[in-house]
Amino acid sequence: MATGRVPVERRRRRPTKTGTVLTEELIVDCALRLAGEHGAEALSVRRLGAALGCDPSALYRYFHDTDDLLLAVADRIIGETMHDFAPEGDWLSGLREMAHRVYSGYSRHPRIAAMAAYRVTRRAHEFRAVEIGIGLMRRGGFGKEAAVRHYAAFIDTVLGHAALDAAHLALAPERRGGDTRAWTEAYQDLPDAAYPQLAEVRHELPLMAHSSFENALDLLLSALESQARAG
Amino acid sequence: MATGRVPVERRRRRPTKTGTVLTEELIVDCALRLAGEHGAEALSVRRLGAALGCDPSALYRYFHDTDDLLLAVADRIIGETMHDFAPEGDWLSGLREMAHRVYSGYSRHPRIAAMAAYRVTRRAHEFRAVEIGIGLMRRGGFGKEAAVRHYAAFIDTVLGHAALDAAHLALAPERRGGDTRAWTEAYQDLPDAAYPQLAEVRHELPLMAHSSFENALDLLLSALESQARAG
DNA sequence: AAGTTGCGTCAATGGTGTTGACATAAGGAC
DNA sequence: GTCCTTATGTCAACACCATTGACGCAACTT
Repeated sequence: MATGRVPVERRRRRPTKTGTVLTEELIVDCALRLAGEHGAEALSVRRLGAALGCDPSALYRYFHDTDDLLLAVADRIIGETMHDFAPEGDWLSGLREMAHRVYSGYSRHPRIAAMAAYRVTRRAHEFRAVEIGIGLMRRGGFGKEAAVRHYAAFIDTVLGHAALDAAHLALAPERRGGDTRAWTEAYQDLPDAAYPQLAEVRHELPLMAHSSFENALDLLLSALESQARAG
Repeated sequence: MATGRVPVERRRRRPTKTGTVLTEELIVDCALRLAGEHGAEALSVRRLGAALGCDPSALYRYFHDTDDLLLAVADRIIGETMHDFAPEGDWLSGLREMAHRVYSGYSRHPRIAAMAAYRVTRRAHEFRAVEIGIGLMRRGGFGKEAAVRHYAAFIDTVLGHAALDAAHLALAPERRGGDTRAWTEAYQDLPDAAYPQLAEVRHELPLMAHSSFENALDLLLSALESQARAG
């Protein structure tokens, strides 16, 4: 990791050769756009530099390394998804909406999500999200420890599904296609004798190609409801 | 993707310069070992070639590209984890053991798991695993469609958690440390007024640094049990 | 107007996957 | 046992990648 290249406060605003003035925010914006527009390979320091109209190495004046940049971009996504989220109704609906927001936010930026869903950004937007999530669990009547444990189980399940589906979406087209078609091709051709269970559900197997997020979320929330009633 | 470089049946067994005779199996073995022993950056075609004592490009005679190799390695891991698994007791215990097997198998190979948990290997070991998993759901009394849907929710939740935790484990040490310490450092220093919920559970927040897999699994299985009774 | 120094630029290092041409030895045919 | 074919290992090259240290300009401070 580079040391001392990233000042906290920036005083001199020197434009690049092409005239743009770099900003931490501008870079994050551009990275987000770039990762979205072009394919899975789009996000590299060199391309980012080209898109910003600056030398690639200029980015190291703003972020220690690509990991640092990634966390900043990830936090931006969290901010987007949680923007204006202030759950008012019952806690379960709040959790459901939070789950949907996180999931769809990550689905909108699959490439970043696949790389960052398991990270702790340690930044402002993530702080707010955890604050809200734990607040919802507390509203469900859970004690301090149970609230934290259940929030962890909840958010990790949501993030896990988001990461899985995002990684699938971020796959190069021919690979994504190959994985998806497995359920209508390879799995359909297995010998019945060796795979009796698969033979029986043959016509339902294509369901495996779709996201199971909604089903898993329903199961998880119903379990939390039971726990809340029992506790 | 290279075309026609990977014959199905191999007749001529020509040794490399260092004397070893390459095999699809040998390569997968070596990749698995390499990814485990050394750091997160260990698995590259060049290192693999060096470890096998052959030219890196020789691998392209056995696998179309690194993605093809990755899927082969992933399927090997599935095979390892499901080896000798033949659930006999009640379906819920069977699912629980399957979840533990998958999770710990992936935890043993975090680098590969992080890259492949969301893939469909379309290979023998995966076929068997799905066969067993859907069989367990059927044993729980679910109809064809419900069995497939619930199996998808189940396995994706398990894989999601496995992927999350594996990716965390596979992180470079200083990054993993940074993410982990967030809960005992950054999250402990937030101002109480702005984050009242976090302030209240301050002493329980370090729980967030641990895996939530067991808790999430308990919740999921209890929900499936309720569904089975209701349906 | 002069002096510091922040920050954009350049060039270089050592990594990556992948490919096409090449050479050689393995195995089949006789 | 010898010849032929060709599978397969090797080599060199291409086009990328992140990162760093030296350099020098220009934007602020004084």
